[in-house]
Amino acid sequence: MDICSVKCINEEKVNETLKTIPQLEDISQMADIFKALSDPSRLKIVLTLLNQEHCVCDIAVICNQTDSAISHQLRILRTLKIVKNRRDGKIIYYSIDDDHVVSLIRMSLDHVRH
Amino acid sequence: MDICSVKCINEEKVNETLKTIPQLEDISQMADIFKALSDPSRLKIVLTLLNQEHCVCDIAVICNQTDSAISHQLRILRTLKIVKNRRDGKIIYYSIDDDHVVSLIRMSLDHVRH
DNA sequence: TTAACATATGAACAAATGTTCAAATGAAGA
DNA sequence: TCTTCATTTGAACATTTGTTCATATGTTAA
Repeated sequence: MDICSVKCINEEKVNETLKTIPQLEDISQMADIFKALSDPSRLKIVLTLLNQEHCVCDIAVICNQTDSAISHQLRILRTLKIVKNRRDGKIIYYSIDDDHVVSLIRMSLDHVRH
Repeated sequence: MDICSVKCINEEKVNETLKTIPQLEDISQMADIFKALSDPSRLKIVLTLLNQEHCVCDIAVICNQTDSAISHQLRILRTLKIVKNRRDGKIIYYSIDDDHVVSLIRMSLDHVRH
């Protein structure tokens, strides 16, 4: 009935590995985190916040982009709980919301720098 | 001369943080790694290889995709040195080429699973 | 050398994504 | 309340990206 059974599979190994694959939902969430960090301009924003909080317009200066562009990216990062904010008068300060993310970034920096 | 000087910048903090931002080239490479892992189907391939090597057609079965699609994705992963391969007769076995990547993935799994 | 098979490649299409500009929101101080 | 200003939002556009199908490559065994 199924053509697949004719294929060149090492069935043992396939079944072994199939047991170890996380659920689709988990894979999807992992991919989302990576996707958030996969855009250079967004990654630079996260790097900007790695050491201390900043307001939107400061981030814009540091990243050399418009306030609007920064705001759009921050919204994506906020949705993914990578970044959080607090208001102080007129100004909104953003900071990193997640230690795992900090680790991910430091590790990838290590990797890039060998 | 420069309009920027009128903006609401905390100049101290901006300068502090500017010193800590990695070079553009490093940021770009980090983003590339994250981008490689940001596609669910590609991430699933990497997860498939996390514990042992597999040939293309086995990966296709595990990931429920065509051989061609898998091959395309493996090429991207190979270009980024995330994955390597060895030939054994007609069959080409793929495996993970980078310990940092394994750590990145395990850490993001931890994150997703709280 | 030829047939069969595993894998790779190219080109074309559809879908997702980042960017931009203009306009809206909402808090603060006059 | 009105004005100012930091930030956010929406919509349109250009670009990037993944997928697919058909075809090419290159190895093995006959």
